[in-house]
Amino acid sequence: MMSITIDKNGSTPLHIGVRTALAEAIQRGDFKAGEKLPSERELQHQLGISRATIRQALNDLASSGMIYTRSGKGTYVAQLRIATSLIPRTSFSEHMRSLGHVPSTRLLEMAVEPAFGLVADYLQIPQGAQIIRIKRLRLADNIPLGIQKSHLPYDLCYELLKKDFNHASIFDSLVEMGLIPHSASQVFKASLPTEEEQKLLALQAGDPVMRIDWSTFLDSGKPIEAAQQTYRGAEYQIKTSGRV
Amino acid sequence: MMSITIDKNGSTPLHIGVRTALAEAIQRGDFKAGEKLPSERELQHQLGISRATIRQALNDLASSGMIYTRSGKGTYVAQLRIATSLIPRTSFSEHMRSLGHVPSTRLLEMAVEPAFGLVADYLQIPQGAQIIRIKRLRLADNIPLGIQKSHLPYDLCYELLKKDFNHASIFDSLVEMGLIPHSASQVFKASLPTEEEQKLLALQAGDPVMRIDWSTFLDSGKPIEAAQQTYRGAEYQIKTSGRV
DNA sequence: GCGGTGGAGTGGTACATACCAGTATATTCC
DNA sequence: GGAATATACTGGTATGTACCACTCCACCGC
Repeated sequence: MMSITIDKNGSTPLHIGVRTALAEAIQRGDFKAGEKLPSERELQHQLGISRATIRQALNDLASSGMIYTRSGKGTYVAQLRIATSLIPRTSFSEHMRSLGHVPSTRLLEMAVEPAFGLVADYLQIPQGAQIIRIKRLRLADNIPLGIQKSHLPYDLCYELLKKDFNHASIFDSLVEMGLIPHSASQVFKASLPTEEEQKLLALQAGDPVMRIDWSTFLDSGKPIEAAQQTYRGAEYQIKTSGRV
Repeated sequence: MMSITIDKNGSTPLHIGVRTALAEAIQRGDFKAGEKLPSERELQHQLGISRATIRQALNDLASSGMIYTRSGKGTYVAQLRIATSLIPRTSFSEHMRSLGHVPSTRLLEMAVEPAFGLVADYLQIPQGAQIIRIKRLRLADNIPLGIQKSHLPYDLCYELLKKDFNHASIFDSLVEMGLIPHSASQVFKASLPTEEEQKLLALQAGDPVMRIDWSTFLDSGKPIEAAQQTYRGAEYQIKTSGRV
C-alpha cells in the first residue's frame, strides 16, 4: 500500500521531496529488499508529479545504491549493505575507544573570518563571505594524532560560537541546531606534513601523513561543512568494508 | 574554439556521445583545469542537441568528478587528480577511463607457492597451504601508478592460471568461475615506499605512498582474495561519498 | 501440448517549453 | 565617486510529449 505523500508547496525542490519520501518508505520497510517499487508512470499519477521529476529522484536513489533498475522490468529495492562505505562522522573518538585508547580534543583556534579560494568553493558561497573556522587537535592517550580544520558558513551556524569544542562535537551541535547532515564525501591522500603539522604532531619532515578532505551536505545538497584533516601516517589507518 | 562533434546517427545514445566528446576534449586539453565550459544553452545550439540531453551528459561527468557546476555562474573543469571509488563497484580500469585516462596492466609475476604468516591468516587457510600469487603493475596513460599483489587459494582458483593477467581482470575471472565476490574490506594507510616500490613506481625514498590491504569474501564468508596495493601518493587519491 | 505473436507494461532516450534563483555587469541616480 | 537598480546570463527545477527496446504473458492456431 502506498503511503507516500509529498509536500508540493515547500521550499525544497520537488525531486528532493520525492527522493526523501521514497528513501524513508524503504527504510520504514514499506518496500523490502528485492521488492519492486511502483513503476515510474504509476508514481507519476499517484503523486501528481511529472515522470521526469520522478526519474530524477529515482536516479539519485540508484546512484546512492539504495535501488536499482532493470530496463523493461521495473525498479527494485537493493539488498541491504553490510556497511556503508562511509566512515562515520564520530569515527575518531569511537575508533580510539574501541582500540582501548582514551580520545580527547584540544581546541586550537576558533574564529569568524571571510572565506577565500577552495574553502568558499567547497561551501559554495561567494568569495569573501563570512565563515566560522575551527581548528582542533585530536589526541589518543594524550598523544597528538591528528589536526582537524573545519569551516562552516557563518549565517547558518553562528550559534556554534557558544559551544566549547574542547568537549562538544561539531556533528552533534549541528543536529541540535536542526542542521542535519545528510551525506558526506571524503578524499583520502597520502602526503607529507607541513612545518606546523610537524610541530603539532611531533613528526619529522619525511614522516608520512594521511590527509582527508571532508565535505558534509544537508538534504537539500547545500554544503554545511568543509574540513581538512591530517593524521600521523604511522599510527592512523582507516578501515572500511561493504558489499562489492 | 569548439572542436566537439557528435555522431547523431550512431547506435549509442546521444547523451553518452556528448559525454564522451566532452571528456575527450577535456583530456585533450581543449578545456584546462579550472576553466569554464561553454554554457548549457551554448552547447545546445552549437551541437543542435536539446538542453536536457546536454544536462544528462554534464551530470554524468560531474558525478564522476571530472567537472563541477556553480549555479548562476557556469560549469568548470575540476582540478582533480586521479581518484578511485572506495568500494570497487567499478574496476580500476573503468574508473581510470571515466576520468579520461587510459588504464593498462603489466603482469610482473604469477606463481603457485605455499602461504605463510599474514597471507595464510587473511585467507583463513593452514600455514603452508598452496596459493596463487599474482603481482601486477597498474598504469594510467602508461605511467606506473600502483603495484598490486594478490593472493588466492590454489584449490579454489587453479583455473586462474590459464588467464593472461596483462589484460584479464581478477574480479571478472572469479565471476566467470562462479566465485562471486560478495563483500570486501580495506585498510588504508599513508606510508613510505620500499626500495622495490621506488624502482617500479619511479619514486624517491621520501615520497609518500598509499597502502591498501584488501580482502574479498564470498557469500559464505570464505575469503577468496587477499591483496596488498601500493599507489603513488602524489597522484592517487581515494574518494568516497555516501549518507551520513 | 506447444510454439509463435501481439499487446500491455517497463525503464531509457530525446525533444520543446517555461520559469526560478543566483551571479555579474552595466547603468542610473544621488 | 558610490550606492542602488536594471538587465542579461547561468545552472536548477518542473512539465509535457513522443518514441524505442526490452520483458512478460495471454491468446491463437496448429
